[in-house]
Amino acid sequence: MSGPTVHDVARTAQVSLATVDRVLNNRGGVSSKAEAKVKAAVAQTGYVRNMAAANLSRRRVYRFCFVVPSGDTGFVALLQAALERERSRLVEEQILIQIIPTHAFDVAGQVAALRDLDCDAVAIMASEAPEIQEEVSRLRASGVRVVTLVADLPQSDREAYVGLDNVAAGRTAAEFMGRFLGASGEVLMIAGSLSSRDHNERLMGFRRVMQERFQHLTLLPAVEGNDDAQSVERLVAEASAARPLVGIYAIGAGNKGLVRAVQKADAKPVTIVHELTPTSRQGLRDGTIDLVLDQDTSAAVVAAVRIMRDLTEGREVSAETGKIRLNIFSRENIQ
Amino acid sequence: MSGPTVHDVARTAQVSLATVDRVLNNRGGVSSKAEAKVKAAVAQTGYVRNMAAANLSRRRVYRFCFVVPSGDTGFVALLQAALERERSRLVEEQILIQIIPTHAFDVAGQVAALRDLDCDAVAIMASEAPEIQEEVSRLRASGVRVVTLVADLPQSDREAYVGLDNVAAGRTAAEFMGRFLGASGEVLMIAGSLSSRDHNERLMGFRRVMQERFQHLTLLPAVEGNDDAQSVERLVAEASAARPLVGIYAIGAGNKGLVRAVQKADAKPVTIVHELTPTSRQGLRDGTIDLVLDQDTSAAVVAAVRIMRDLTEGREVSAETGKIRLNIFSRENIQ
DNA sequence: TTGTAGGCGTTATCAG
DNA sequence: CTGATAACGCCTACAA
Repeated sequence: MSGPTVHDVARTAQVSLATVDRVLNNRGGVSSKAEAKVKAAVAQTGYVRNMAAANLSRRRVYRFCFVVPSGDTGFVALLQAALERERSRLVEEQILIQIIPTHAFDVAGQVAALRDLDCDAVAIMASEAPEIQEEVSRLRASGVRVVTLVADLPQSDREAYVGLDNVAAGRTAAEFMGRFLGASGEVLMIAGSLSSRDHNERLMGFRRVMQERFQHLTLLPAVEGNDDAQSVERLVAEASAARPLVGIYAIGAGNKGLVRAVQKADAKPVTIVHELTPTSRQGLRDGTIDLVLDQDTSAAVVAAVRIMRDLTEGREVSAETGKIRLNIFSRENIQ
Repeated sequence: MSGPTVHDVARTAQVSLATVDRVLNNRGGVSSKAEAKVKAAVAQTGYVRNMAAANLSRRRVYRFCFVVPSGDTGFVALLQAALERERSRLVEEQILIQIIPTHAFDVAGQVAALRDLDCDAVAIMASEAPEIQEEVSRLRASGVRVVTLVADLPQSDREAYVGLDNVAAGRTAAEFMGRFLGASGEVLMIAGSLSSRDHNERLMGFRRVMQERFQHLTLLPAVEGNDDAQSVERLVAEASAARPLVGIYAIGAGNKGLVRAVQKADAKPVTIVHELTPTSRQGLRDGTIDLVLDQDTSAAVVAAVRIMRDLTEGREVSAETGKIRLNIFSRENIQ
């Protein structure tokens, strides 16, 4: 009914359970003759390991940490919520996740959080600073598997990245901006931080497509909103006071301020933002925001857990698994 | 280390393992006094069932069927591929999936496929015919959990639907069509079958938004391409011969024909199609197709399996779980 | 290098 | 109604 077991393999290979186990988990200390017999038996019977039983017997409990910025609004709040949602389901599969909140741009705090970590694997969303990269190396050296989440650290020793292709996200934003805007005019780009890698990649993608395909639009120099609603509002107000804006691409957080500013502007610019939060969702509904590019936080959490499990199991992890789809929301498909 | 077990619960409740089990799985035959004691002990210890051990002990193997149209091109091919991809991983979790291919519009064949099914749950993608709905009822009556996949059968006894909100998909297509097209003109809608529910819902959503928001565009009567490349090519050729088309919304399969016809047309219409296949991907690249609305087949398979498992476990299933995101692909974000 | 025996947490069987 | 006790498939001492 439920397939061949180690017993079946042992019997057809004419060896003991222990020998089968040693071969299966290549622990060595097995004569090549016995090994061959076992392998043949595995092939012959079509044996596949029952992970549930294996984990049960070795009392395996996966301990995964998520080191992510805290905050009760915007994207990070969605991420926290997704983590909490998955938690109960994961407990049943013997996966314990611990969430370690940090502050968004506080490198020292993030390093500290990574310092005393006690787990099998960790998913981290942190700044791209040398101190952090060192910490990643240290973790790896001490046997912890590391994946980056949302913001990659490609220079580091991390083993996988779970998140968007941010260049593609920026390119996509540009494409829709260009196609929505027939006439010429000036477009404002607001990043959260110009030194953050993901924001930079989005900017780069956006700029490139604008140059390649939509030269009737003029890009203003990118400004830095610090993921803060007040700053964003001020920046938009200043920019639109100086000249009429036909488009705004907002890359980071602070969309509350953006919405306020756009509502006050004389002519409504085409507005594209990132992350489907209550604010951006409302913006879509009332027409302030035209498009929301979203990375599904639930999908990100699920993918991260899956990869961390595969890594701790010693399985191959394809880069494909970590790719989070870019969700595009408009007024007509808000979920 | 790995939390309290039934033993702990039994000890603190001062009853035997068997009694704890009876309460936990509410099998009845337990005095209310004992039941109360057990429940108190569960609460006190914070016990959570170890699913791995439970499944091991009862030698649980989940047997799920997928009854889906076969075909080696287009969407159904992607679906098959996704199923095959998931299979090996699922085997490790004691989930055996069997794929039962049918023919797209062959109701009798679909009924036959549903007839002799031997599994715990089934995901079906089939026509919306009374015979099929009856078969669903019969399956449910015989204890098989049923979910619909991609094409819903809302009138039936199915317990969940995994797939797109097709009305929203149509609305989204209309929104982008409208925004991409500044000038007025005529728009052609091609469905696979006008009697298929999902296609109809997409049409409905598309029509409605066009009326509500983009009255400068004129909708031609919807035509039926039978998910066949040749028919689609002919239909598009005929329509654009009669008048200049500014837009095409293709709802079903047969995109190869669509691409050929559009490439021959004098003026390139804004073209929006469904499902990211090799053909539509190529169409995006070479500019023949402007937008592809895609439902992620991998996500659909994963969601379907998750729901089938929850159903057979007797867990609550929220309608949320089955909602597949609408992925929007453009030239700049093909993956 | 190989094998045996016991246990992981849960469920099922069979007496009391 | 209740409680021992033996599986389930795998892993891990420990012994040979």
